[in-house]
Amino acid sequence: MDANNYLITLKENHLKITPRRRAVIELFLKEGRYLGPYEIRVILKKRSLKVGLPSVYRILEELEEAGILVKVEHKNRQIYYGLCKKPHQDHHHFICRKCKKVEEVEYCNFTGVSEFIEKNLCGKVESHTMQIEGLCSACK
Amino acid sequence: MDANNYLITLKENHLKITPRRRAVIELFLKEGRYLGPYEIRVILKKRSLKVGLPSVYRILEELEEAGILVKVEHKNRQIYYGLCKKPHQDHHHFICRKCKKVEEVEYCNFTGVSEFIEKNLCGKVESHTMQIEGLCSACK
DNA sequence: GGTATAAATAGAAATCATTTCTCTTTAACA
DNA sequence: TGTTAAAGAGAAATGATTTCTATTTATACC
Repeated sequence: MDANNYLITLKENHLKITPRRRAVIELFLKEGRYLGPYEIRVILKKRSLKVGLPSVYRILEELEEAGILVKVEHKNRQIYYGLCKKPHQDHHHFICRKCKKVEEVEYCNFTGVSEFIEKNLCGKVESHTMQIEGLCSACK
Repeated sequence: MDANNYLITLKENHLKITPRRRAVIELFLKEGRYLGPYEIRVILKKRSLKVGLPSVYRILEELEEAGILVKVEHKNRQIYYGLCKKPHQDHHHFICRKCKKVEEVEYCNFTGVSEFIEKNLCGKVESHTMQIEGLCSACK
């Protein structure tokens, strides 16, 4: 998936294609890892694109809402996002704890857990989030 | 599992059994739902046990480290904890979005995902976290 | 039971990531 | 090209969480 696909997704979500949004998407494509707001601002500034930190936060939020980015939970409890290459599918992400690479895991066998809960706890499962960590092929 | 078991766990983790730690554990046992630091402080104060907010944060952290509590991810990004009734086992927690009840899910079929990642991404899976949300038997 | 000691707690203060606000600029439509 | 609602800048506020220091207390040992 290249940048243009994401720009189409912006359109679909009634988000204007602006230099800043485009730059953020391209940054994620280029880096291939999860990034935080401050870091994003610094990198873009190096490339002569000034962005206010509040704008970065807002852009990241909008891109997440559009399914372009996914939140990454970090021990330090700060906000990080990774690029989501296959939106609208039942999948998860594998995060390398060393190089921060985010990879799609096009697999989800959640039905077992779901059935277990419905049978044993008599609850209604509505959603689940999963974060898988480890070492990517290059780092292991 | 009653309070005494948790107190033994404190000992095992070289944590002293103090009135505040005991009170926090008993509060989780009584409430059966996830709780935040501020809320905990308010409830304990009502019961004439004054606790400083920094102490609450520290106690919660220690209890999590001892495996007595588990962190609950919340949309508002604040810290919440739930009681973990079966420590040291491969299990997850089912959280009711309405009443905040936390239930043990003594089931985990993670091997499928793990194998998928090792085979397709050539990565080494080290850990995973999962949060399952929905409505409990009483709320659905 | 009394005491020494390291651990635990209180309370004030600091931190700092995130959000809010207001004004200015701009993308996208006709 | 002009219009307009959306997007962005920058300053300022917010408030959850953490840090720091002085005081208290649980516990091990006698």
